[in-house]
Amino acid sequence: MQAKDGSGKQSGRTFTEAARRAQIVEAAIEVIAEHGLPNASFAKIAQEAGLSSTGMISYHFRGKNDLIREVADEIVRVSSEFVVSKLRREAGFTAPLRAYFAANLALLDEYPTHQRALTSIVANARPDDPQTLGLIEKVTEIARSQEEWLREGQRAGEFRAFDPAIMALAIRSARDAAVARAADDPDFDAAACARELADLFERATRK
Amino acid sequence: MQAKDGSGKQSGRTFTEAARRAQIVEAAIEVIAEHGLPNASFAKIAQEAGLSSTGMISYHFRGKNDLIREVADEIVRVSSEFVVSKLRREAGFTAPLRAYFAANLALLDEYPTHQRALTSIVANARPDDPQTLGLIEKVTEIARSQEEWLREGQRAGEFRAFDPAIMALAIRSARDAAVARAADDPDFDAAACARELADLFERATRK
Amino acid sequence: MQAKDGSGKQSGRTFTEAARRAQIVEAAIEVIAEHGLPNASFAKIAQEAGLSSTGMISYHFRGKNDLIREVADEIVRVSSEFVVSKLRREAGFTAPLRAYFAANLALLDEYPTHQRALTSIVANARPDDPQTLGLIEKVTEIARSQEEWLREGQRAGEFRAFDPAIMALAIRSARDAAVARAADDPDFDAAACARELADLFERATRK
Amino acid sequence: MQAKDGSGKQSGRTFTEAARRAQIVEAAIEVIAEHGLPNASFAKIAQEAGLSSTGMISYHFRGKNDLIREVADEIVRVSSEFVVSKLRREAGFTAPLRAYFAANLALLDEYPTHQRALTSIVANARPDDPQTLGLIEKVTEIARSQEEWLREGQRAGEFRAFDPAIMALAIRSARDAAVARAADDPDFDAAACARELADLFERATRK
DNA sequence: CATGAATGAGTGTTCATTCAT
DNA sequence: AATGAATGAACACTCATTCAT
Repeated sequence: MQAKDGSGKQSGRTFTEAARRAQIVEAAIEVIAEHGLPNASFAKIAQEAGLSSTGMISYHFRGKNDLIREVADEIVRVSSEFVVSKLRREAGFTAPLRAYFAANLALLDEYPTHQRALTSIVANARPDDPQTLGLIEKVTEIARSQEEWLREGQRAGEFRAFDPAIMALAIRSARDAAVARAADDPDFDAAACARELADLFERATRK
Repeated sequence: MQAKDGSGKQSGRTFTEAARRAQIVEAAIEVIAEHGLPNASFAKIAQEAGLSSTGMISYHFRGKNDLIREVADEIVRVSSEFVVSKLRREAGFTAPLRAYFAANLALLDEYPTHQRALTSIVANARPDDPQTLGLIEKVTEIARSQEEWLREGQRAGEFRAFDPAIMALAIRSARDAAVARAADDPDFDAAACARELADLFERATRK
Repeated sequence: MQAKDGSGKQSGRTFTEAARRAQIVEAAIEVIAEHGLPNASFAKIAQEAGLSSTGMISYHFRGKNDLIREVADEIVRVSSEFVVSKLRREAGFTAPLRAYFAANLALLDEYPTHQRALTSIVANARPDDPQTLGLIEKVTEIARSQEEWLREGQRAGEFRAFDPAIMALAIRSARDAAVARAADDPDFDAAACARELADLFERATRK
Repeated sequence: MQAKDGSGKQSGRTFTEAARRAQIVEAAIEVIAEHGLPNASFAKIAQEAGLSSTGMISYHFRGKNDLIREVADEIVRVSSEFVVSKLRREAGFTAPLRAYFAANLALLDEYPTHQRALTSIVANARPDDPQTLGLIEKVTEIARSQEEWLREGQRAGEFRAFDPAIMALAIRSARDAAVARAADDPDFDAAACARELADLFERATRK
């Protein structure tokens, strides 16, 4: 029984091991997006991944918790990578806000199933569950950085005086709802929605 | 055996039957709020309700779908009753918005577990599931009435020109996020949050 | 707790009690014919009988065994009554044989579901089951009388020397198979079949 | 997970898998013969097979339907193999008829419980059940070949003019009844019975 | 006489996980 | 590094039966 930390770091793993894990994670994302986390059994994931037995999954992951944590990490990683790369180009305080919504709704074109999967994972994360902690930490870290950016805008005299925590909450929840809506409804005009939300929060934040 | 329509009408039910059903629904709400819908087994619900066997639940409800539909109906019923009674007193377009957030966050004092349970139910509702339809209909109906109210404000010259659907989406998602946060964090100042959100959307909607 | 012998005799029963029992037995026959004995639950029977609870059935019958014994008795009673009344008119040894098949296949016009129900009961009767004994006795009694009639024909010089037990077995099994077939297939020509079987066994028995 | 077609082909099965399946099928035959199909629960079958849990059966078979179909296939396979091997040696039209009864009653010495199990399975097969279709097809196919053989005998001038379908029905039902009787009654002289039935149908068919 | 609420064992099936090979 | 067989608990649900009213 070798040490598998399950921390997401790839220390001490061979190449094929890493490849198998990635393959399983990818399959898990598809299955969770389609069936929801509670119905995403090892059986379905193994089938999706083209594996012959569920034992394979247990072999590569310490348990189901380990797997879905990895799944959440992966989704957060690629998503924030995508969004951050778009935001980096924007300066000031108005442009980044517009870019935030645009980038998040553009995400769906790049990774159509990732957001649905993440939504199901977050919705079913029990707060007392130790495995959830990692995910919560990541989310609150993002929240904190958003709050900090809002505070900066207030100090710079661009934003009015509001509670940054609440404003960040509203911004994030609008993003989540819009993304969920866009993922479910193919006729939904995501780009227009992004512009509307940008207008909305521009007015809500400005002096 | 007898006609159990599960539609909320109490036709053909004895008093004790109705009482047992209510007792089971109440227990189910607690369990769903604590463990999440997917982990809310008949066993846990029966234990919470002080019943000796899971068969009792099957005896009073046609199936699990029937039970959780009843649970969702009950939560929506008492919640909207509470909120609507508060909103009815408010006139104009600014006051109702403030009252909306205030009432929704005050809900948690009245029914602390209901919102968490409902959140888990809607999060795990599969769109293809026929039983889900009723719940979806109710939610979209509420959404439509919110949109209509926003449109009215625009016609009255109180609100600026925005997409009412997107604005309603943002308002609802902010409400949901705030309620979820308040339900999880006992230190969260719900009343202050309600005021902040009201300010936020007042600015976002006004001309 | 009054004494209910369940022996089929109606001693000590009130009129309404007897009527209820008859109603339940009738409903049970329908349900058994449609769903088969193993799927004929008290719930289905109560529904068919228009009763509000399964408790009613348990109240009137000591148990499921008691009920299905009564059912079997009733079917055997009306069936043999019908057949015997037809056979009584026939004299000699050839005519009764013809009449036997004709009467048994005509049974289906009178009681379309009875035979299917009885078939399912007999097929699922466990030989060790004490309740089965009564049914077995009745069947063997019929078998014995058939054998005796065949033997008489042999003594009278009308029939060749065969084993009456085997011949009776063949006659009864042909009847059962033909009846089962006729019950399942509405296009089956029962009258023609009766004639064919009469021809068959006339040749098989004659000197 | 892997392809388990349940069609009798052994594609993609390991040796041990095939062995376990066979073991379970064998146990199921015993249990069905003893308790009847409706009472042949996975629990009883697992116990008979010496397995620790009913989950094992579900692991090797897609469901109960799959298992009992395999059981029926197995019984039909070994039985018809046995009978056909005996019939192949016989020429003409009289000898095969005698051999048919002899072989079928000799079956019981080889496979004492198989016939009882099969009887219970066909007796409880619901005609609308899709899984039943395979069994029905097999039986009707056998029936058709028997009819064809009878027709051939008529064309050859060996048999009189009778309805081959009815004659085949009578032959099969006599066989079934005799086999059932022999299986239940250890004192029953099966060989003598076979000779009697052969005499009977020789007379019934000849010109 | 009759009811309906309650019981508890039993149903087939799915689940994540383990382990010898 | 990987496999597939095995495990046992959990799942929703049905059953015949009991009993107080």
